[in-house]
Amino acid sequence: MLFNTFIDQFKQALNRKEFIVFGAECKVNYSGRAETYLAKGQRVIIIKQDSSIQVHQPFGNTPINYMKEGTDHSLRLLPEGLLLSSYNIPLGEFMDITIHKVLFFNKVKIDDGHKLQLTGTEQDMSNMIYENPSIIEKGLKSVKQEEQTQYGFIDLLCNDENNNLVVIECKRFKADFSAVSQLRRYVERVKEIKGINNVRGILATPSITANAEKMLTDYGFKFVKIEPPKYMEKLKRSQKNLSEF
Amino acid sequence: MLFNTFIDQFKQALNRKEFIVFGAECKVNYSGRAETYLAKGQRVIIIKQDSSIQVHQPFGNTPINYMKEGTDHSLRLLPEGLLLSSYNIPLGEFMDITIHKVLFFNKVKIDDGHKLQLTGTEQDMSNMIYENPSIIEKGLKSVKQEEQTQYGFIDLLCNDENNNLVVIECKRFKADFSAVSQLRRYVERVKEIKGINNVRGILATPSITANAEKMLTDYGFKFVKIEPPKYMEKLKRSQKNLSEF
DNA sequence: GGGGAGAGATGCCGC
DNA sequence: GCGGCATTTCTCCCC
Repeated sequence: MLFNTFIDQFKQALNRKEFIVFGAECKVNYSGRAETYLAKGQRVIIIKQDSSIQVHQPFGNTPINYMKEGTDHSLRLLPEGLLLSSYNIPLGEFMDITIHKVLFFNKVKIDDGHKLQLTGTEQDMSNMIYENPSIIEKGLKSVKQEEQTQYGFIDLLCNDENNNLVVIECKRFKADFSAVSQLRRYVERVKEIKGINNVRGILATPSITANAEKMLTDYGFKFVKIEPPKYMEKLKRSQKNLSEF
Repeated sequence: MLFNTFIDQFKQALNRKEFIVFGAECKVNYSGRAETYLAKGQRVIIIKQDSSIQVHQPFGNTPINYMKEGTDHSLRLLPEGLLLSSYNIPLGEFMDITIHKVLFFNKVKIDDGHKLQLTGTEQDMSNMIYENPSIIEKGLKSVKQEEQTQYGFIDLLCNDENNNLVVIECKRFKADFSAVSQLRRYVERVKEIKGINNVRGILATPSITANAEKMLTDYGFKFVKIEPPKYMEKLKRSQKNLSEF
């Protein structure tokens, strides 16, 4: 694609705040939160309608370079190629993309205000336990969700049948050191705030690393195996079971 | 764009493992690590050469839906629209994109094996301190970098002038509770392993939240203000460049 | 492949 | 805006 054609179309799309997608052989320099250099190669670059920009390699889940909303873009022709300069003054960041060849170009104005509806999160786990605490332990009663302390937010507070206060920390995936540290911090804080000593700690998670479990039991806490609620997967599985042979 | 044209081009591009970009009015269902539903709207969808897929809204830094490398894609015409089904069997994930309208379509085979060169990381901070520990404290001597314990990896071990062992944890940005917890875990572990008690903890970071600093001093540790190497210098330089425009 | 931790993390919600 | 924290975190390194 000719540079001049590209420049015209690009500038027009930018003015109209359209979603821009193009392929380019380019090199990239970034400076801001850190500094990066990416040697010449072929990438797909997108500029969204909020002016955020991403540089994608032909593989990988994340962009190799990017800038956030509120970035200004300008394009000019230099002897060594086309220079796309992106600046974000408030964030103190800039990125220079030197374009050697344009592979394709597309622009489109799209409209989408929808948010993702998501289930199976840690919050869902917490809700599930709050509404039915006996899945954790017989005789457990819910006291409070999302208790705020100066040392952080506690997922769940309960009372056990011996009238101990129980701090529950939920993790939706395998728990590690930091989960245990978090639980410890909350238990210590609750003891301090309430001025009591009969406070237990429970880590509710589908699994835990061996080392973290050792640390957990060293602190006198307990691991309870709980899966995050996933309704669709169960539905799909039952449907599959029904349809399969 | 006509469905039939799109289907032909899409399947051909998929077979050739090309980088696919298209705009579509669609709704999205995902099930795997969690479960999501995204109502009908207009998005830009990319499928990379490693078969990973991303669904992008017209705003935002991250894809609203995505799947990783090693995903199989298939397209078929249904009464309610075009269905793009993506499966990743090893990861137990699937995504259904129901396409109501195709806005544009592009495919390209691109080649890029380059990696990002990055500076200004926590590792760079650690190296800087290791090579010149007196920037932390007078008389400090480096002992070891990246000490591995069963309770995690310690950034830096030093000896102070009173022959105390000093554990240093570096943070590139503002340190929080988890940084303090991490430091505490390492200090306790070092005391345990070495069977000594004169072990100090230092958090080397440009800044720290007020609550985290309180916790830090409660534990008897110390905050030392350190900037990641060359970061400020470069930032200032870029700001200067910016203001010159 | 799992464990552990950083990341130019990002995003969300609360104050 | 900062704080605290989850995330379909992602990515890297090392065992």
